[in-house]
Amino acid sequence: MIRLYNTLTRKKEELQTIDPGVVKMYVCGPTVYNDAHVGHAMSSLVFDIIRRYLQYRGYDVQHVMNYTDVDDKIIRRANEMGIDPFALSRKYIQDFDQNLDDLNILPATAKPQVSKTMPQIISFVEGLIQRGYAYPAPNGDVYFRVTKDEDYGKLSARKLDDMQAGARIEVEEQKEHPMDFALWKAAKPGEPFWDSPWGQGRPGWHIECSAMNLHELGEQIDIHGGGNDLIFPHHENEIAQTESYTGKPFARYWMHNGMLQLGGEKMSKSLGNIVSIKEFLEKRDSDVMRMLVLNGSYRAPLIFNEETLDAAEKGLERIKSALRPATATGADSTAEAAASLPATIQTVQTAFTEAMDDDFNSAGALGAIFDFVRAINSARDAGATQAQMQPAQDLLRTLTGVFGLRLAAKSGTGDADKFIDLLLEVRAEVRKQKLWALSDLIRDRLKENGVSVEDGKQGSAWRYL
RNA sequence: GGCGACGUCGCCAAGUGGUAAGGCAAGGGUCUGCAAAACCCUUAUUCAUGGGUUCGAAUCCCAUCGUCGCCUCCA
Repeated sequence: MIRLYNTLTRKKEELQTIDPGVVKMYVCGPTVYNDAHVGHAMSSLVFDIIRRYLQYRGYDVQHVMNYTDVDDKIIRRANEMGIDPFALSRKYIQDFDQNLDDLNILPATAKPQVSKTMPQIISFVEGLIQRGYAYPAPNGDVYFRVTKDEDYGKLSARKLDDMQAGARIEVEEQKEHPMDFALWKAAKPGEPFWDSPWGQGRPGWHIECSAMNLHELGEQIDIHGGGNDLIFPHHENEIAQTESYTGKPFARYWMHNGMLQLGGEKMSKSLGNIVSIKEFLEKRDSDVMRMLVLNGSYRAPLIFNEETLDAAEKGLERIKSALRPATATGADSTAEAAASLPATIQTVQTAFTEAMDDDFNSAGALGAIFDFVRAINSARDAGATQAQMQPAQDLLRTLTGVFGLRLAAKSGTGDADKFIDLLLEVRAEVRKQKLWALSDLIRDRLKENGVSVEDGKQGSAWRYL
């Protein structure tokens, strides 16, 4: 039984899907006008891990992620650069897809774009007007009528009166109520536009997700996800639109990831303190970012700095150490060496699942993984054979695979491998003659060149650092 | 000002009523020609602070202090 935290009810609830065995999951994607940053990576990783786990537990996951390719910021940036807004968004959609692939994130099963969903959006707005939940303003805008929606504010747990008290809203006279929000915006000169019953214009920010959800997944979905900065107004407005349109409850479970913290502050475009995914991956392996996310709780802020990244990287090395082959041969093995492994396999399997079943507690599950790593390494040290270790290593591969970790051995750039082998061969002779200074020189110089040499009883092994 | 989340070892962090997982760092040891890796041992009588409820609280309640997020574009 999987339990998950629902922002809507502020409680953990048992996952019961609309259709048995199928999870309909919609996760808000980016507005494509700039390089995606590690905060986007966190969110995408969180929902990738959730998706992979749901699949591991036997669910067929329909995963929709949208691209917002019609937006004020895209238009502004394109104008600054003197290029077509659609060319700009096309470029950043490609970039984002590449980022996700680099991060080993499974591609969504559907990736709708606003510009390709226009008929559905327009008919959605028409439906809301017909039902009295929206009204066209004289200037060609169409607004959602928040006062008509009785439970408006339920997701973000705020009341209309409280929101007005904030008084940070510029009241437009076109609106009936200050909190009414735009479903459709009349086009200004020089902007891209689509024809509609209310004149030329383009959709507001929130309506696209309602329309895409309806189009891709239907009136009701299981999980709706995104960053917790989207709770208000975006998701609040999405609920208002969709439930007003269909008259049915929209998403069963609302899941929100915490914000990535950079230097104690949320990283965001407006603050300008951004590390792009591309920049990150030039310095670190994609597994490091994933490990950082796994070590925390998806709902809590994630502390992103050199220290936490170093720790994540070291942890990964530790997991990889358990995947190294046995050192013993059949002759010197004993049954006792691996005697505890079968029981450990059961324990780990159970602990992993119990943790992940509890609101995707990856940090708890990771604890089980590390216990497993120690057990495997101990068995190897005790003289277990490869045949004895194999089932454990297979399970470790499976579980880390559910996490989406690649755990790839680092490889060299060219075909230096055979020359490194040769060096080690020579070094073995040198060591036989106990020429330690020369032997150590070779080891040190290889290390300077990113190759670690480890001497063992059965000879020396090497690997890239 | 309103709403919400959170404060657990030097750092990251799990644990939400039954007596503190795990990772990183640090110290000691085994192994090694020396290292490295791996393994073993050690490191929070204590969970921001002060009250309260309870046989029992890091876990529930109240207050205080502090941090962060949302209320405007944001994953």
